[in-house]
Amino acid sequence: MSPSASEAKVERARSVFSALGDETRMGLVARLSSGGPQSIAQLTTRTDLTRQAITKHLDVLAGAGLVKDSRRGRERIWELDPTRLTEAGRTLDQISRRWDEALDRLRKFVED
Amino acid sequence: MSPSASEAKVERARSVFSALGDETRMGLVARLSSGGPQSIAQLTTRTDLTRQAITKHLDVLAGAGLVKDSRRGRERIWELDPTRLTEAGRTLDQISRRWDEALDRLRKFVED
DNA sequence: CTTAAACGCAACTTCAGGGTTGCATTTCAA
DNA sequence: TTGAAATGCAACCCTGAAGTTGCGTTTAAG
Repeated sequence: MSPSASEAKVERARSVFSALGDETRMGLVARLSSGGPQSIAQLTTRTDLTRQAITKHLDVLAGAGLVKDSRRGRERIWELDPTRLTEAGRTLDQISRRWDEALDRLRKFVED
Repeated sequence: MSPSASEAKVERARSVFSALGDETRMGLVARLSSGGPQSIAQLTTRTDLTRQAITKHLDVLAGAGLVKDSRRGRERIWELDPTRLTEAGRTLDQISRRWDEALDRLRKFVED
């Protein structure tokens, strides 16, 4: 893989992490994950936040490619799109693997 | 696993995501991942930021359990600790898996 | 012993993110 | 047809994160 493609993947992962770093958004993802597609009004219940606040958070999640919306009458239905989620998880794996290799190189260097 | 333990794991993951959501910190992790343990002064080079700014970012990463430090003379050496990294990756997997199950339940429900 | 490197601490500034309020628009339902 | 539900849009507020500057402390090096 070319360096730029790898960096693009890291950048996408970073955008995912930035989106998931907020407690409210993490809760929304968890809710959509276990509860299935839901409208904004539904996602606002059992929350001490305003509908507009929830809308903003959903927009952020959409910007990171974590959720997608569709219209159903006057409602706007949001659902999870796990593609970026799994990709970000793999990126984490790659980073820790690269770290293990760096450790190996370090040990070899110290032994010399 | 008890619900509270699961929620604690999600909360730890969220703290990791919050730390990795920043571009500078993501760069620091990448640098430590491929370059091995380094001092603050080293990590500041090739950056348009101040040493104090880098120090703050490293403290945030340490707060999420992603890095650990040790002293070597007048230097402070930082290195990656991939434990939380892999744990957060597994949490992402679990969320997307839970989403797949929710989709299955939804299909069954629609078919009825 | 003296100088400079590497770092710690604290005060200060700036600005974007998270949140609200107010109002307009679309659509369902009786 | 008319009221209420669900949402969109925009202006506004406010706190904390990110960054800097200034100065003091420790330690290596000559």
